[in-house]
Amino acid sequence: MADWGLQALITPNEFNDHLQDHNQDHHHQAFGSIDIKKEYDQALLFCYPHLFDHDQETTNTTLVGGELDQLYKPFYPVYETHEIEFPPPPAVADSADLQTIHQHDSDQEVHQEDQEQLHMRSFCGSASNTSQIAPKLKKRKNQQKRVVVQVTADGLSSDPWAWRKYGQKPIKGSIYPRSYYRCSSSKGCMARRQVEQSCTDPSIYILTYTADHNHAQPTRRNSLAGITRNRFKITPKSPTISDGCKAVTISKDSTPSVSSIEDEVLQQSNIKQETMFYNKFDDQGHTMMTGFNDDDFMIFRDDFFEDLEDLGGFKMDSSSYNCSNQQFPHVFS
DNA sequence: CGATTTTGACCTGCGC
DNA sequence: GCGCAGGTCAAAATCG
Repeated sequence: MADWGLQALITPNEFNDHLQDHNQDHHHQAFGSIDIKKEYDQALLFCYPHLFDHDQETTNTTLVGGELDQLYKPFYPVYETHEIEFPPPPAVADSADLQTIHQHDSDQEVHQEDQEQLHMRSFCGSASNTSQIAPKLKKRKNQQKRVVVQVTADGLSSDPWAWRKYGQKPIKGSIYPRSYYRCSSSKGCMARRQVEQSCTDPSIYILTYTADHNHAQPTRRNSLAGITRNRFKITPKSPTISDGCKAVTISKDSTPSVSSIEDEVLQQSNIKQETMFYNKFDDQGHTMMTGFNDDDFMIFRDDFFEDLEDLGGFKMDSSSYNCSNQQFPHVFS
């Protein structure tokens, strides 16, 4: 059975020692509140609707109130960009560093040089995170709605849609090209997917979904031609953990039970995990937040948990750091 | 044969 | 207006 580990990657320079201790003892649990975030669920639903199909009743995983949503904003790994309105900046002091993630209009204040630096330091070629930032009056044709997900190599094939590649382009600032896919599950479907490899961690793939499918999710891909080709030949790469970061293993041995045909498709796709992550940098350009994907890691800042403690009803004892699949049945069930 | 991938050309948005 | 870069097209090659 393939390994499943939903990974929300949030990175810190520091980490609680008791987290590390706890990590050694709880390999089957996951931090809970990360993937209750609204956008996170939306992105999951958008990209991996099969995860939500079979257990609607148990998707209510909210542990605390809406204030958590605000608290988690700087950690939101997934975002959407809309034609007119953009979400407000995250309520963090150094939110400017997150502009490569959130793509809102305040990006206009980022100079081109800064954007290049952010670009190179974060996804290093994820032009969708930079070159399409700062939409002023005009926007690119496909800048209507975007959902960006970062996955491991295995996660590339984990969505049930059939994608047909229609282009590939080298991207400035990245050693890896960007591939363009359109949905081939249905004629006339405008759904698009871009796949690019992070040069900071080649095991990470940045998926950008644009437009919606105009048809129901296929129970199985309508063609195996091409799927069995070398769509993504990846050499597994061990994750590297930068100094100052500690990791917590989550749900390494989670064994999801996706129903019937989907299960078959997913297993054939060798699904292991879906990963959301992003990078963040301090004033000196040091990595403040980063993500890992080949193993099950979640990384948090100390103040992240302090903030959680400040919220009523979220006592940060060791058992609170993790949540079990009972809290995220739509992912781990 | 029908579907996909590959790849160069072309189109378009945007900054200067 | 020009040039750059991202995005798309389409013909040829490839695969099952």
